[in-house]
Amino acid sequence: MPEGHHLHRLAAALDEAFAGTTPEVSSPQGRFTGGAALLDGHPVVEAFAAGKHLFVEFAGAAYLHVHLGLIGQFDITPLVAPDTVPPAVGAVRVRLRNEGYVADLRGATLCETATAGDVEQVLGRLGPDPLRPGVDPAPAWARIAKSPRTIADLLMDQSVLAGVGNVYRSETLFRHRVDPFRPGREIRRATFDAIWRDLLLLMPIGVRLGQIVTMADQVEDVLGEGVDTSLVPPLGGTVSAWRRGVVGGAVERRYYVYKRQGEPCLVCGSRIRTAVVAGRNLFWCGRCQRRR
DNA sequence: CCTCTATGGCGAA
DNA sequence: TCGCCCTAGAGGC
Repeated sequence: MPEGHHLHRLAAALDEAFAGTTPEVSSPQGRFTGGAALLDGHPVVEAFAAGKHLFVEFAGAAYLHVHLGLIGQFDITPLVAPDTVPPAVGAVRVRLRNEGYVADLRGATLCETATAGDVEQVLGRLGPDPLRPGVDPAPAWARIAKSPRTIADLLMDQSVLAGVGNVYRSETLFRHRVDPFRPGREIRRATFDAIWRDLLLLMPIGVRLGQIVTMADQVEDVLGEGVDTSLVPPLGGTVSAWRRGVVGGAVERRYYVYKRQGEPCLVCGSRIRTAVVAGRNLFWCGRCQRRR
């Protein structure tokens, strides 16, 4: 679930639900009792995301710093009435609750309180995040252009580009017919620019829909429905709208190469291949993605 | 019951 | 490169 689009969407929804309120903070599971006690009773200033990191600022106390990892979830539920609070189901590490919403965090790989200095340190470790308005891709290009590591490896390195994960990696490399095993220093500037521009298009769509969409026909459909892909935060809208997806209803989940190993390439028909790169399953077409 | 998988990332070796 | 952390759901026996 969580690549950068997911965290930015989540941050927007948390901001919508909790900013300006003073939620009760608890740890039903008991593994974040101290942190919850520190944050409880302090107003939420804002929630924001950087790459795959999520921060919630509590005035006069600290930041809540969350990384969902591979399997984490932070579910926001609108309360039908203020006193109809659902019981915590499963391993809820953190629960935020105000008059209108309950948000439950489960399975996060990281959940801690952080100072402003800690937050700065995390932000400083991250490469440019395509979902941050006005961000400069130059540092990412500088790293890639001099690296002997493969482009597939580099795209997953959060200090090179923040927020790109395993689906966007395979899919953007396919969209631009780039050989995933090409060293960064052999990637042409024009190719990097095209990939970056593509992320600027695809990731906001992911934020808007709560889903990764990469296939050209689906991207066209989304754009045809007038989804604003330029404006990232502030996102506006209600939390329930976010949960539904602004365009209404999920887009059919299909990709060019992701998880399609052994199936025919939709462009050339050759079998989609897979291999573990940077610890994750990479998918690509060995015929379409050559020499770029 | 068990094993496997998942859109991450860390530290040990 | 490997093992491990986090959790839930699917599938096999």
